[in-house]
Amino acid sequence: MAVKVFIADDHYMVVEGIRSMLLTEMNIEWMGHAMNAASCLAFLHLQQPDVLLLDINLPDKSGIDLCKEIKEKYPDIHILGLSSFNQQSYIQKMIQNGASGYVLKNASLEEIVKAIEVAMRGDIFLSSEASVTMRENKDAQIPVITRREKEVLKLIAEGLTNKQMAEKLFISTTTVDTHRNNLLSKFNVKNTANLIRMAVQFDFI
Amino acid sequence: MAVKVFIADDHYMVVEGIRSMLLTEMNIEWMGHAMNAASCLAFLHLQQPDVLLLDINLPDKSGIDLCKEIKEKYPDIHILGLSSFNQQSYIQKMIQNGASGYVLKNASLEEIVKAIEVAMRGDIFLSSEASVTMRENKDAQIPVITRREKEVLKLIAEGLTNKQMAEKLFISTTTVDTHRNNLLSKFNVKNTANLIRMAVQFDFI
DNA sequence: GTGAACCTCCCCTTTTTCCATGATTTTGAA
DNA sequence: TTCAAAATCATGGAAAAAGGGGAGGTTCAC
Repeated sequence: MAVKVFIADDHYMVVEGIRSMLLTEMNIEWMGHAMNAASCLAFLHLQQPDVLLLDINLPDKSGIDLCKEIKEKYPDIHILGLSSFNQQSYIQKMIQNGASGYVLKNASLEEIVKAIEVAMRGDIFLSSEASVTMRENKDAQIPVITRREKEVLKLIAEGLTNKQMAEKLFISTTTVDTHRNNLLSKFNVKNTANLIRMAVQFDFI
Repeated sequence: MAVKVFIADDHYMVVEGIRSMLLTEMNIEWMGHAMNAASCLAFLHLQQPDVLLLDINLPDKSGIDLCKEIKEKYPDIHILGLSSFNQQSYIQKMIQNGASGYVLKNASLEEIVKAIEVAMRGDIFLSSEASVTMRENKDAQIPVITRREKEVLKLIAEGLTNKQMAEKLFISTTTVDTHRNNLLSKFNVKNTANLIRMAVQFDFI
């Protein structure tokens, strides 16, 4: 029985590349592709693949959120994250949301086939570079920040001062200052410059 | 006479995707691919394609710098930038460095073929989304910063204070302050947070 | 309903950044 | 060689952030 594979990625070349690579694999059945989250969901409503290759950067929805959504509706589908960004934050989030693994877009045919096999067995596959990233950065955890802190963080990135933020959020400047200091300690950084750089890296902005 | 095409991209899927797409085009001759700048240059030393599809994010060198280098050595090669980041800064830099155009990685077969044709005629091709980006952001120019300013910018992003930077660069803190203020005015921003965000966006960090 | 986490607020001090202005030396391209 | 840009340094003052401590009210899950 061939493994049914579907892919959701808005990069046509990536779709073509994977399709072209998987053509040679006899025990893999290519079901097609979707260029955005909406049409992916529409397809899944009609039929379900065994393995779904899911881009983390779809135009209409974050692949990370979509992953969670799909796993809730169709727990039997094995999802493999697909991305060119070798970033620990993404990897962790995808796995947390039920993905069976994570493949980088410079993966070879062997890696993809391996990932599909591993996912089908119910195990988790991380492409070599991705697993290196996870090991390297195991101490650089993604901070857990609150809703308010996230708001403040975004305003800081926009260049607002504590005073301006206070006016915008209808709170006192000292409160903003507290949130700000909490952000610094949660991100384990020394100043704003550092904070913003990390925030961008962790995709908070 | 078929157009000879070569590609430099470390994303195997992209390479496969484009190869697969161009297979159907009879007047295009696929010369092969390189996964990094070094092997790309080595190939060009032996033979030259008519059109070179060049990723802007090669592992060993920025495609933007590589573009300049290649155009100096082989002015007859038409270079098409290739990227998944629809960012004006990249587009402008590639064109400035002699590229004949810029294709996004979600381009269709038609777009790529068109880009190759336009490039062969000596004109410039921008994929539809890329040209929209250029028009939208025409007022958000990429600042031209000096070598020293770039150094300071990176150290700011790493969280160093003026004093620490001064020690590291063997200059006085007032000089660092001058560079810093120049950066702020060149980026047209009000504070560090803003600066870092823009710098990340413009790929200075 | 209890506790932990969150949000809110305040005070104080020190450090750092931001801003304006002006000047000398070095460097690199025309 | 010459001229502009870049890099260097300085003074002084205003504004903001960083760092520390303490504290009351709310919310939400167990």
